[in-house]
Amino acid sequence: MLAKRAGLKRTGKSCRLRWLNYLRPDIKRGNLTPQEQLLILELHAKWGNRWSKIAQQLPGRTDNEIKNYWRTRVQKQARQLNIESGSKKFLDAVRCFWMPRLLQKIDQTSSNHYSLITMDENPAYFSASPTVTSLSTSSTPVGDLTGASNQFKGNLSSMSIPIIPSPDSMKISQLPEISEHTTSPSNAFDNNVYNNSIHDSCYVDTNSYNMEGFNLGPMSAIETYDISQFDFHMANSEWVNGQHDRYFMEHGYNVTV
DNA sequence: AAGGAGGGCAACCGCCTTCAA
DNA sequence: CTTGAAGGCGGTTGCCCTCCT
Repeated sequence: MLAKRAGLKRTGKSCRLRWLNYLRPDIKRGNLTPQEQLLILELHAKWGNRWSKIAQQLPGRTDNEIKNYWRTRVQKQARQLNIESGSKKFLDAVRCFWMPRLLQKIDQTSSNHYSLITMDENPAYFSASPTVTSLSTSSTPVGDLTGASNQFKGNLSSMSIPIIPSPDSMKISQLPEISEHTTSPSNAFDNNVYNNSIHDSCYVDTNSYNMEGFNLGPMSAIETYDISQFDFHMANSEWVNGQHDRYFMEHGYNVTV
């Protein structure tokens, strides 16, 4: 009726879509925030391509927008790495690199200081493990990963999630460098090291956020891989701290301010 | 400055479901 | 119960803009 009466050269269905995806007053403009991106990654792991369902969890975002984000950003990165999206490698890349990266970005855009104590329940991509394994970016082993450390009582950057290759302990320096292959897709994920370690599983140590002597800088394990090619299109953050709290609380993190 | 390439995103397509007549 | 219109949703297309040469 609207299409007819307005004299639009559109079908009713087209009008409806135009309204839903663009004209609606509650539509949120601008790039997806790191928090939203993280949530999308997590929910996609849980629900797959259920864009409308995912969109329900992101107020002001449309299923179309989320779908476009996934196809143009996430899948693009997968292609550049010669990883089939949806494959186990792809999921590993998401949880081992992209999600921690996003967490770091969240930290950087957050004005509050947090200390992540434990994860009682892990986000969908993370598999919980009590395993504590050495991980190093240099020839210096990480060593003792237990005990409290003020190092992890700073801001969220200390929330670096120790991505731990398993089952065998190994130094991150043994892992293949991707940075040399930023222009041509890397097959680094296909080599034996990857297949034998990260590919199998990436553990998130649930007990290692307050570790004495854990001398890795935040995200250092991640930075060993040059993932600068992963463009997450960081937006001007509309992050408010209440949401920040809520997100981590809802996902099983204990957050103290 | 021009034009080609690639990316982002709104719009469209097609299939399935729902609902009212 | 049937049928057709409308809604819902995932996949795809094409336009427009930016960047690079």
